[in-house]
Amino acid sequence: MRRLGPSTEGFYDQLLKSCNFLASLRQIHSSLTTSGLINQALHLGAKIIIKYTTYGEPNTARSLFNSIHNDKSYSFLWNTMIRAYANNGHCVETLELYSTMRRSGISSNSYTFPFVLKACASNSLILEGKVVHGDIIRTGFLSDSYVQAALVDMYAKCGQTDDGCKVFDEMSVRDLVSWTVMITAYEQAEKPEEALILFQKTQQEGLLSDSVTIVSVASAVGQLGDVLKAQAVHGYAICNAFLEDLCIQNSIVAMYARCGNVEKARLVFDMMEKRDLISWNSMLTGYIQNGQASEALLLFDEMQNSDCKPNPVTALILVSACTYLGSRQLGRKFHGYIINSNMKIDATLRNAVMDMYAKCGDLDTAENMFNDIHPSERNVSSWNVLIAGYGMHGHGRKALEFFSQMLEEGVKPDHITFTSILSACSHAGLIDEGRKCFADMTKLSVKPEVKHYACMVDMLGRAGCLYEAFDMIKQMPLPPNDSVWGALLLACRIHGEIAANYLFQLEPEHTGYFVLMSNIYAASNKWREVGKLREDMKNKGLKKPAAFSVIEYGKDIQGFHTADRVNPYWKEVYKKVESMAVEIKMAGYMPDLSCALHDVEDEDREHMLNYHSEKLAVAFGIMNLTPEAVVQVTKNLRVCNDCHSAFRFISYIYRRKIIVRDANRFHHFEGGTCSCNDYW
DNA sequence: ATAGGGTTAG
Repeated sequence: MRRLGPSTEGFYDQLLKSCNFLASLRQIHSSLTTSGLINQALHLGAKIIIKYTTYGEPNTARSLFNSIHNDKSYSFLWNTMIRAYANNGHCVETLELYSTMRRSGISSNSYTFPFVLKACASNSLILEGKVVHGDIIRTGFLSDSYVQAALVDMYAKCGQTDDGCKVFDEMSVRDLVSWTVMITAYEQAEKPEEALILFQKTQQEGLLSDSVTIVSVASAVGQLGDVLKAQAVHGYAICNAFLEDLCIQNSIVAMYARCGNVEKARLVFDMMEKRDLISWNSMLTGYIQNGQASEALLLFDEMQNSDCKPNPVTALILVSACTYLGSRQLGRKFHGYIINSNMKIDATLRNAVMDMYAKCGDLDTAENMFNDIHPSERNVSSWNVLIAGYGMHGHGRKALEFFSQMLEEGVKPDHITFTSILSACSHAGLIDEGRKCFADMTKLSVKPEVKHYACMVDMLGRAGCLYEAFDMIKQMPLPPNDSVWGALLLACRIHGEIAANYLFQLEPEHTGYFVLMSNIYAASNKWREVGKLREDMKNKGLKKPAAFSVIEYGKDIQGFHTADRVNPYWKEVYKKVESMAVEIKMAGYMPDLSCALHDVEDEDREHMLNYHSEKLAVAFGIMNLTPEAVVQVTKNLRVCNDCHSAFRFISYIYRRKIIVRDANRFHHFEGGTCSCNDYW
């Protein structure tokens, strides 16, 4: 075999560097093999292994590896193969190769561990990760900063932030990457304050951040929702000339949007010279998070004309928006779009479309879609969608049927399944069945969480089993939180005041409970208490989240907020609500003044009731839809008692089917009654 | 001797 000079190696090096296709890679590979160079210059072989793997040919890479790693004590090639696997998501193979490496007596080094840990991190393999941690200690590589950072990252990605923090604290020297790993860890663990404190420390230590750090920090600020901090991050990026970086621009767009400042997000978005999928998807999400669905739709049109084509994530964002808005018509349009575009529809997207149909009131289509999925392809979420969908409509029996069918088919229910089935039982008043499901949880090895107790309390409370509900709270093995007390408060107004005291200790900032509590006081005419609560709210700077209701009309959507004077049809709609109020009063409707939280005379308070967003939307529907059409409205908050009662009368007098989806469930009004039987 | 860690939309 002829020994080739270094100039030949350099030539191949160049060749590999500029090689962009699988075909040319194969050519280089075969030419190196025939010349025998591949056995002499292993770094060339290593580069080919990496390239094959990134081109989706891990098996070719592996056979090349198998044919050239003849020197048993040589860890370089092993590390290369492990790196190739780990960086391309072949987590099982990474760990398999690592264990072969150990069994063959090849010693690992500081280049081995970061990749093995990465494989553990990306699949949340905490047990394997801990074994590797042990190996690291035994082989004496714990002092290496790359290994340390990878360890912190592994623990964090496996959800064990505390263990990661322990490793971090014990590090003697921390470089920028270790700090960033820890900042990201806190951000991912939804502890944005901690993340920002760490970032402050990097600044105090005089460390210069790079773009990765900024992206993490921006994302932490987004979680925090603090516009001022967002501006500071934006400013920092400008001052340090980071704003050229596409990732940073994207993260700033998302950050502003999550802080509620979509206008600023759009400004940054518009100023970008290049946009990738993440840019468009971030902006779309931003509009939807801020309730600006129509802007999102305009942007989607623009996106289709851009050089960046929508991907499944885009579709997921749009479909979820329709779910949120309750717009079946738009949802159907996007579903059609998804089918016609050639995008890959994975289980997540398909389930999201099913969920859209179920939550927009078209259970038949949801169920048909479900039936079209091959039984082996149905995952827990597919079942959860149907169970939750039927539950929201008050069809508890049907939800239970799906639940038992799911068990028969051997699909293991998860915590969401039980939340859905328990709330289905609650809405349908199926207490015995609900108790049984709750008991089954432990048998099916799903540990009851606080939210499941909240469902139980809600169910028992509604059904009038107040003491059992209260006992349930007292006997919980977990500390009851605001939602548990809130469930008791919502369901049984009689025990409201007891629950309220606990509630305000636990969740002093939660606006919803203030509102609920003032309703309870108002219902028993305790106006002094109502006033005091409202004073409290004002002092704490709390505002009730703005109510809005949405109805489809023609090819468009009409949205109304409380006492709306922005909607173009408001004047006609006001007239209609007022005349309807007169008519249903003659039929026996009594305005429920406790639903109006205003310090005004009764007559005005009654007047105010007319302008609740859901009443405006329903009136709009009755005015504009054909008489036989169902008036379907989606409200972002819980439907109020007064509107609920009014809709019963309206459905009777005007002979209309009215469907209202509120934050909790569907209400089908027909002939003077509601499918929720007046408890919801 | 060759080689390496952290980030953004859902």
